[in-house]
Amino acid sequence: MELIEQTHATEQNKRVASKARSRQALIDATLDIIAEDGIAGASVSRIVKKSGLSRGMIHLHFDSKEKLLVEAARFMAEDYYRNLFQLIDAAPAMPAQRLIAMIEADLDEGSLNAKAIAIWFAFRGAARSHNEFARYSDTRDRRLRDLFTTTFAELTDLSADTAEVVDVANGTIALMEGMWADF
Amino acid sequence: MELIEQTHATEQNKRVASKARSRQALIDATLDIIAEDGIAGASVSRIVKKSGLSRGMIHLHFDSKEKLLVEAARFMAEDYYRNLFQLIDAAPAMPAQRLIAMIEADLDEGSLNAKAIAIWFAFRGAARSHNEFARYSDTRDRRLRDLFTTTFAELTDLSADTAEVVDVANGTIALMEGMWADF
DNA sequence: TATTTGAATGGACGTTCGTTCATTGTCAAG
DNA sequence: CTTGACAATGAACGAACGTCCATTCAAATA
Repeated sequence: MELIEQTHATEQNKRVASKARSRQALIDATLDIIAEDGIAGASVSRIVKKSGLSRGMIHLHFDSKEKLLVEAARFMAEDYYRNLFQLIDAAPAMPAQRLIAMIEADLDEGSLNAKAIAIWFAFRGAARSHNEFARYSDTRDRRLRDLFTTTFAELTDLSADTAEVVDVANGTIALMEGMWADF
Repeated sequence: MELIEQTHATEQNKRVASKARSRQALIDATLDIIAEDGIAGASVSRIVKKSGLSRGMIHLHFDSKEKLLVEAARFMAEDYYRNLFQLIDAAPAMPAQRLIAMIEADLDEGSLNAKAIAIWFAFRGAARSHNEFARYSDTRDRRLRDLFTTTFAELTDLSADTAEVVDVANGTIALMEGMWADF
């Protein structure tokens, strides 16, 4: 009985896995196109051509092209955090070294590469009109800001809402943002 | 004779002035739309509607919509410099004060306001695909970098290609870029 | 005043867009 | 082997896009 159920589950998962695979193929194709030609280049025709899937798939998986773009932005943000926090977690607990690890993580090859930046900037540029994109662009800033503020507070034995702590955190983030932009 | 020629010239200028006015109206309308809805929102229909002109005007003045966008980007960049260098030129010649004036100028209300930033980011996001835009976005960085490097060199009595001078200039610019992005 | 010039108009064109949906293909279940 | 469920297809659609150009109209010239 248990074996049968497990078999059924496994076989059912073939369908699920297949669906998930084609869903991810659309997201990957979308991000590839955005990286090389911006959001304007990410038309339905081009996405389905690049993904090797058929025209109807975007609406089967995402309802609309716009929602696909939002999911692509979300995936991008999650991917960034996965890499960032993996590196930070591996860092020592001591504030000073931790701070260095955080900065290095943000500027790490896994996050800061030409493709990722092209995509980030494409979404940022479009964020003014589509608030959904802004959520995932801004998220990076907000969570990073909290992390820096906390670490600076630890480092200086001051409260996290001290003006000096907030200023230093903001300054450091601004410096990192600028390095991203300049890259 | 001279009077007649002058009269002719004045009357000819009515045409020229009119043409220049409608040309600028298209650029203004384009920038307004980009500021509120991004480059994707800047369709021919919307631009001509906002400018109060007719459909054919974009091609009369700019040949194509794309060239209008390039001209709009150029106008934006020139406007930024006009404000920036006006403030810098008014600053004292001494390197230290001059440096402060430069930073203040870049963060001045005339340059750093919500509309200007929305437009800059919109163009930057699209720059990956359209190299023409990149020229005017990058120009800001390059000229500013030269200015900072020179001033830091003066300040420290070092050569402008000293590693320390270049690093400090880059760091300062990165900080300012980040403040723009965070705004 | 009559003629010429060119700025300005706006309807029409072909293309591409995002979306829809009747149909097909493919497995698990009975 | 048949059936039911559902992933996947791709032709067709109306809307919106950028472009084009025959036409209008006002200003400059003779």
